[in-house]
Amino acid sequence: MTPPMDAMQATLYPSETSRVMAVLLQIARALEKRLEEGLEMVDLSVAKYSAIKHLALAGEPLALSELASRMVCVRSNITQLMGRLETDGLVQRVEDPRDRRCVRAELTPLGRERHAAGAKRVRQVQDEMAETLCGLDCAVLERALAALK
Amino acid sequence: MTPPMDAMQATLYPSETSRVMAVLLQIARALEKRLEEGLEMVDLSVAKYSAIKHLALAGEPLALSELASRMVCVRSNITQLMGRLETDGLVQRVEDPRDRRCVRAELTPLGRERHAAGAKRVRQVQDEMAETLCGLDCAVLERALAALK
DNA sequence: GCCCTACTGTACATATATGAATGACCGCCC
DNA sequence: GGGCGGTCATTCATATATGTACAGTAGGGC
Repeated sequence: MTPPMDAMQATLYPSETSRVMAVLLQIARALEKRLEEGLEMVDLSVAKYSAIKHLALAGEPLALSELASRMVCVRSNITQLMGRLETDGLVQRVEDPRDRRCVRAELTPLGRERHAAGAKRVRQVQDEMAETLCGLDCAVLERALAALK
Repeated sequence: MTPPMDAMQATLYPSETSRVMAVLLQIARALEKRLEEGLEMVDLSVAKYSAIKHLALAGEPLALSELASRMVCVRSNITQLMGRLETDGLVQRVEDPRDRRCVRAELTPLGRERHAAGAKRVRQVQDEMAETLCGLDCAVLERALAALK
């Protein structure tokens, strides 16, 4: 589960902007919860799924730094996550003979299977959400996101 | 900082729903980051601000269970957060003579000041966001949120 | 060839969340 | 009035994030 944290969700500053921010944060929270619940059925967390998704997408072992970069998080986070993924048998660390600083993350066969199962669950959640989200204007949202970054 | 976790942010399932979900999650992430940065300037995290905001709103000491309920999180989280808030001198635990199971959280004078400072920062972030978010249709977002819950 | 800088992954401290288990306490029913 | 079930906060284990500090390695400039 991702944190709640409703700094915006209340009624202290009921301007329109405040309300929009609050609703956006709550929607994101609800979406993450759906994803978590879907992935939980195949023994994956959002973090773990994200990692094996990037590895599956890459099609080859990735340096942990590269994985951190693609997951938009710090390296020390990947160090920990890799530990849990190795414990689960989904990923293994492999040395890079060309650069001995490097450790690469490689999907195991089980990891590949699990990724497929997770992807199926994610697609299912998306299907369930389609009707709910179809009223939103994707282009407008994308413009907002671009302005926000 | 709130987790990144981009299960949806990629390109594997580029259906419209998937894209909308990805953008929503990224927008929320960016918003939280702005809030965190704003609150950081007054030595507050989003979690801490949320707690003292609820206490200020309530206008009286709240039982930790009640605070957990209002913050939509579990009690053990509040136990930890209260420890950090007490260390910061923003809040203190007070006993409830009428129910000795109860511990109530009471804002200190410093906590009240800090809440005011945090609220100012949050309003500032909202002002900065107003233009970016004004294109979004609040009513549509609210309908989506209602359907999601 | 050697040194300096930059990059790699990891270890550690910390913040934030969850859930399960525990012990204290309340209120009610008989 | 005594027991019993439910509620309270805390503790513990765990997952997920961050940032700092560190040791090892790579690689370029001299």
